[in-house]
Amino acid sequence: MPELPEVEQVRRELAPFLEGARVRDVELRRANLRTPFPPEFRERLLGQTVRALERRAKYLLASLSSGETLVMHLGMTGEFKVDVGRPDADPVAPDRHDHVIFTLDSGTRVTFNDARRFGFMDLVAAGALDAHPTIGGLGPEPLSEAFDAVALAQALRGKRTPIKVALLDQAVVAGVGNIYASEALHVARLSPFRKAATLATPAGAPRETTGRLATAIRQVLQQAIARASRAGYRGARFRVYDRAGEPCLRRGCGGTIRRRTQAGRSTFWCPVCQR
DNA sequence: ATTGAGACCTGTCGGC
DNA sequence: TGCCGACAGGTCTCAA
Repeated sequence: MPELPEVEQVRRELAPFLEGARVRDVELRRANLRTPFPPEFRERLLGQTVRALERRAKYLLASLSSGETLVMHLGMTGEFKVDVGRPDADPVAPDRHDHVIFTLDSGTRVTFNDARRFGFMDLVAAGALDAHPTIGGLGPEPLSEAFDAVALAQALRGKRTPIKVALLDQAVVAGVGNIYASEALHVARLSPFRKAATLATPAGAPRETTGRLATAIRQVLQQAIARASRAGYRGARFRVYDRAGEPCLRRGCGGTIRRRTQAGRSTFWCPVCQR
């Protein structure tokens, strides 16, 4: 499911069940997701209390009483199901894509389901998060103070790739995915095919367009988070994503949304108002 | 050093 | 109905 807003929504839904809860059992229904589970994964989790459930980019981070961090990624299709087990209820037969089942002291069961298995879980030692191969290389969190026109210009400086492709690079901005990259560029009125480096001066300073894009990225992510708490991903409506052939929604534009493949991913844009 | 293509998986949908 | 290809919200690895 997930780009940053959807992962944030998962975090908010899961946090009340996990935070403060102690892990009574962990059932691994297979040996790997995208990568193998770390050694002694189950044993290292047993008896631990989840101090907090946080998010970094598209990663969920459960900090544990030992100081370790349980890192979880949902890939394309990962989701969590919560079963507040009632003693008299019949146990639910696991789905064939239920891969990890956490049982908490309360009896609540949290199940990780992931059809495509592009997700993963890892257990990281205290203080080693920044050295983690995936977490360590992440760029600024787009909804934090660290992300602004200056940071964006710096990251795009000299990049030859199209701006849409650059936005998918998690070292540039952490958490933007294929949908919100297209959405943000439409809000910013910038063509997805524009060379990334044109959004910075040769020295790496921001331009007017850089500020527009940084603002647009924050805006689409924030709106999606606000909407996700009510509608959910499926009901979400996008400005351009998956709207090829339909009219541009910008007032007075009159353009028609088009679709084209960039770096193997679908890009949607309005050729009239995005320059 | 960057950048693009392919790989990893399963499910769904449209066309014939 | 069945089969087949295209496509799906992500990221890693490998070769140019």
